[in-house]
This record gives sequence, C-alpha cells and structure tokens, in this order.
Amino acid sequence: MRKESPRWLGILKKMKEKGYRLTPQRLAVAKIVSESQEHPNAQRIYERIRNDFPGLSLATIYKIMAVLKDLGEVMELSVGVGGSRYDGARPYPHPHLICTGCQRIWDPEIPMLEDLPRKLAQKTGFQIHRHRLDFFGLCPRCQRRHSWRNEE
Amino acid sequence: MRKESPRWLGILKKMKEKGYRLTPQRLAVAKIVSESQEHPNAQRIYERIRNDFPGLSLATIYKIMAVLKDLGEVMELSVGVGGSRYDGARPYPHPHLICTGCQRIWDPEIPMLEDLPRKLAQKTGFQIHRHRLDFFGLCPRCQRRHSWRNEE
DNA sequence: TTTTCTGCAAATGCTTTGCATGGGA
DNA sequence: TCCCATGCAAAGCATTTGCAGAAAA
Repeated sequence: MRKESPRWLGILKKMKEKGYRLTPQRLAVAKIVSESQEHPNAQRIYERIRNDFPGLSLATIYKIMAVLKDLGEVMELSVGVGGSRYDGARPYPHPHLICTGCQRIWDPEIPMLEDLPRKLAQKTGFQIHRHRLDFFGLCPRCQRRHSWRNEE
Repeated sequence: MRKESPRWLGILKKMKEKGYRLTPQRLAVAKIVSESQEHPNAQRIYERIRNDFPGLSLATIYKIMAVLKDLGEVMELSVGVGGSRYDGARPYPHPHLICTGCQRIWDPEIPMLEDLPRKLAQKTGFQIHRHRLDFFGLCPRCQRRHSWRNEE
C-alpha cells in the first residue's frame, strides 16, 4: 500500500501544462487549499500563509484562486456570510452541511444523487455544468450553545 | 372552482400580526415579489416599482425584503452574479435551474427529495433549517447562442 | 529578454447603516 | 401623539482592476 503523492504536485503539473508560471506564491496557496479540510475563505488562506510567507497580498490570493478554479482544482462555495469559501480537497460537486452558528462546513455522505443532473438535463433540455446541494442548520455543538442564548 | 385570493393579502395580514406597519411601499413590493415568476433581484424590483411609484429608494427595497424574509414570504437565492435574487412565488426550499448565460431561473419539478433533510439530520445530529439544490448550466436558447460564440 | 505575476492602492458592486423627516396607528 | 418607516448619503465588505516593478521562463 503506497503513500499517494501529494495533490499539489499534480496541480503544479497542470499549471505548467496550461502555460501558467510556477511561483512560490502559487505553490504555497495550492498546498494550503488542497490539504485543508476546513473550507477556508480568502482571508483565512491569507492568514495561514502569512505565517511563513509575509508579503503576500490578499489581491494575489484572489488571483491565484482564479487560476486554481480554472484548473478545476478548487471549488468555490458561497455560504452567505464571510465571503466565498473554497474547497480544494474535493473540488467536485458534493453536498455540504453548513452550520449557521459557527460557520463550519461538513461533507456528509449522501449516495443516490449521482445521476440527478443527467436526468434533469434530459428532461429540461438544459446543459448542466455543475450543481450544489447545501443544508443549513446548527451542528450539535451549536445546538447546545444556542439553547440558552437566543440567536439563530 | 373559486379564484384564490391574492397572496399579498395574506402577506398584509401577517404584517399586521407581527406588528409591522402597512405602508404603500410595502404593499407595492409585496405585490410584485409575490406575483413575479422571474426571481428578481433588488435592482429589478426597484425598476418595476418605479413605473408607478417614483421616489421609492433602493435602500428601502432592501429593508422591505428583510421584513418579507422575516415573515417567511420570500426566499433569497444567491446565483453568484448580479446580487441576490428573490423568490416570493415559492418561498420554501425547492430546486432551481440557473442559466449562466442569461441568468434566468427555472423551477423544475423533482420529486423524491422531500425527506432527505430529515434523514440527514438523523444521521448527523444536525438541526437542519433549510437547504438549497441548484443546477447551473445553459438553457436551450443560450446553448444555441453560445455555439458560435466562445464564452461560458 | 520577454512576458507574466505580484503587490499596492484605488475602484467596484451589492448591501447596510445613520439620521433627519414623514407618515401610519 | 408616538414611534416606526422612508429616503438620502455615507459607510461597509468582499472582490476586482490598473499599473509599476519584480521575477519566471
């Protein structure tokens, strides 16, 4: 059983193939988003990179995210507050479970939805490129916190 | 077979019950969003109301939408461009088919998804309040337009 | 050497807020 | 009359853009 090679290696390869230049900034961002399980937003990526990479600007993060989206290596999710979140660990459509208390995001396993886009395309004549299925609510922890407070 | 009473009548009733005041502006917005099938954004509502209601400001539209959301009489959808869109005709979770060419939105019929939120809540311990299921792609018309252009 | 990328600051687009005035109840 | 709602302008926030200098290839 061999250790899989890290995802960001494949990302670098794709970058070269598509004619993008390899820069330390892109390498650093690719590493972080491909390995993170926390669905970070731009600001969060910025903070995590600052540690060992001062002098990288937020505008550059956005530019790099555009490249990674173009490569199909990250997916952008909008949760309504705090800006777009990025999923670089699973950059393909899949359901999300979003806590409106702590803004954390989970990836639940839901089978049976695989051929829904295809069936819908057939029925409507649409050409479907992507979809999203998101559930909003309170995670178990926030249910406890909120039971004696009074917000949503 | 009787004609159903217009939705906005029920909205007015709810407003009174919740202690909101009845103003001409609120009445006009409630009418438009409850009868529109086009999932308008704030700007669009603003334009449609201007016709016979000049002097209503965009800021007020937003304030009124907050009231209607609080009443559960509109649902806000985010499609990524052009700001939030509002569904006042079917203000409950249901799938959307969103054309990334013309930004129009359809409401396809998809059965069988009803108890998915409940099952997921059971499995994960989440308290699920709402969900969204959106499909992005090109409508038949935009497929034709785009076949000789070169955008997405 | 050429061309792309970065980093800063300014601009953008949507939405919200503060506050004085107007208008429901 | 008493507050709440409106309308304007300004502020807010996430994201994008323009451009000069830095750095890949």
